[in-house]
Amino acid sequence: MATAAGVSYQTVSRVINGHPSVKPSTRERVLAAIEELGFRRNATALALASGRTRAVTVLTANTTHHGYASILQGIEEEARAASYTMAIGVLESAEEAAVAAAVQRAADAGGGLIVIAYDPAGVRALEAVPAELPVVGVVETPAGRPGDDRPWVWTDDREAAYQATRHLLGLGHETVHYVAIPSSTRRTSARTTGWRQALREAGAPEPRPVQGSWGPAGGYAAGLRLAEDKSVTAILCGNDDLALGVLRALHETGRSVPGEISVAGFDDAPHSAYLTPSLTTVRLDFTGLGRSAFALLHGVLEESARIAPHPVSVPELVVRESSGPPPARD
Amino acid sequence: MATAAGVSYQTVSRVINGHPSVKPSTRERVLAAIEELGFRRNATALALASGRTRAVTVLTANTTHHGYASILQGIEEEARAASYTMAIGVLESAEEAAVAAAVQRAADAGGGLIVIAYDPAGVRALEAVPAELPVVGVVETPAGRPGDDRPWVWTDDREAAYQATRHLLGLGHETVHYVAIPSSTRRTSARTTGWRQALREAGAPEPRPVQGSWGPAGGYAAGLRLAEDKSVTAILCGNDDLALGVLRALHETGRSVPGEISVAGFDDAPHSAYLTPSLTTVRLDFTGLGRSAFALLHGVLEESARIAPHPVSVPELVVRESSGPPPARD
DNA sequence: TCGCCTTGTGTGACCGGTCACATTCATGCC
DNA sequence: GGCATGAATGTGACCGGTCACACAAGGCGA
Repeated sequence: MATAAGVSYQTVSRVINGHPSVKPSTRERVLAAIEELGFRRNATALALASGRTRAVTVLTANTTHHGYASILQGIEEEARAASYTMAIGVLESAEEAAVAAAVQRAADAGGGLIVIAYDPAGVRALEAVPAELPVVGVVETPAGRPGDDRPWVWTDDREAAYQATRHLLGLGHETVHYVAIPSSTRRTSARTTGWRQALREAGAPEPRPVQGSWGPAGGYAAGLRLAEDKSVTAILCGNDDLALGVLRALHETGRSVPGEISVAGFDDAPHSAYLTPSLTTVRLDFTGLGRSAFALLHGVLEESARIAPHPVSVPELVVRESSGPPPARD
Repeated sequence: MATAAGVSYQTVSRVINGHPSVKPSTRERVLAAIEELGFRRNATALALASGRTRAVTVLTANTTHHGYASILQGIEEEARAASYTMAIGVLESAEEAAVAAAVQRAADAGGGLIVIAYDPAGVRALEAVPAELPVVGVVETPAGRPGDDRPWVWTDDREAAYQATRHLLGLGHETVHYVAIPSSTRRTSARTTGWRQALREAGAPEPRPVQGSWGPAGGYAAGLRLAEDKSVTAILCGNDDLALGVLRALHETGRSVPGEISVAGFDDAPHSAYLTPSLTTVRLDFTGLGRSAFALLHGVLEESARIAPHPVSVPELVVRESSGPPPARD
């Protein structure tokens, strides 16, 4: 213990915490001892005594899909900058008991919570978090659960889908079909809403959305179905992985993209620019979203941390090869 | 406190820890009180008093690339099953001081450490971990640092590269060019070794490996270079993202795959099966690798946890559309 | 010269648990 | 009946810090 090396015992604590009333000479001596002994204060003891943990646990159903992974990355960056520890708890199922158990574990870890509520498991988890725990939700749409005044962050999915749909309509397509990602709730997702809104404004027919999954396999299945319908000339996909599957299905069924059918994705995943054809998509700033989520939580946890305003970043349409004008009419 | 509700104070601890000598009636009473008050023992206090943390920190330079992300997923699965908490510390740079700081933070968190040493930052971090800390390394090759007897896990990259190269040679290609991922050290990577070994055994010429990066952009640049060389008929890439970039470059330069040039990747990323052409690659079980890493650490941390043998999973060649026989000779 | 305020430092309680030991009580044996 | 024995429970110290307060020394005005 630095006590022996230096002089006292509590004084060490004062030096470390930068307490003003320590004689400069004493401070010097203590600092020297700390340096020499390579002393580091025990984080566990600190947490127990002070109550502050400087830790954040992220609850999420997925860690690998582009959006999720980028959010995690953003949270980690910001957490590291604030000397916070980031733990991850994966929600393996949306089943009530499993979610409750995961939330319990996260609560036990102390510190703050960030829940990614893009799917039923995440939504349930967010609901299951006890009211007294500091938590920030990353949600699909701000039109969230009524009466819940917890802080949250989101991307403007509606606007993004709206832009992508208008882009396709602007190219001359009669209408745009939509392959949806699973919705976080039973309600219509923001992406679906934006797509529908654009169609309505243009007076275009509103086909039924095709239900997809999160990965390319779902897109592939949806693509095969849509390929059967010869009237389809434009497809918007709920994310780039779905779009990848759709592209593959169209290729296998001999439909050319964008010659016969245009395809647009969602999220601008890293590989989308390198596909053949490269994918038209809407870029969303998930990393920034993660950063905002942490900043918000940080503000809740420490009043010293000014609650940074979290500007909802504007989605950016990225036009590439996979979208073009529809084939000339017969 | 359950003390008041029940009877004693230490007895609660006994009940929770399943100590044998507690009268059944007392146990009942305490359990009832725990249930009623929703009592959960404080993880921080537990860690402080007992010294055991039930936490693992993973140090990694990346969280989003397929291999890294899958390893993290595997660790998390296993950690959750063992009621461990998983924290992630990202190594932002390979710079000495930055790495040291990251290791310090991880050490402060208590518990065990897993370091993904696939890159210079990771390798440095593994070296910087103090000897007394329980740590497992996920390394590129077992021919690691001499004199270091720490547990580690790895995939048989050499064998995987060997298989892929033999596959291409077996199709009739004169030789196989290689686009490398950055090596974790200055030494030749295991993948490069396996590739070279296959070439040698076949008596094929050994072209210089083309240096790539981790992402598709590097593959694209490498692909443009290789496309200039009309003698190139087969390209092995250090990972599937590089292969994606190569495919794109070949497409843009008008070379057909696999008609003129065959391409093979590495890792079998989720999207590789859906590319056009779908990608021949070598599947590696990164998730299993992550699970093994945790199991190994668990064994180090608690003698009760039997150190599961970690079979180095056999890489599996997945042949798809991107590889085929070379074009007929002139 | 006394009292008071300020500055610097030490002391004891506490955070919420675990651990080693002491204590109480019932039981079985000689 | 006395005593060793084991089961069931309580007590005090401790993990490594923080916090509130007590206390000693020095400077200054009255």
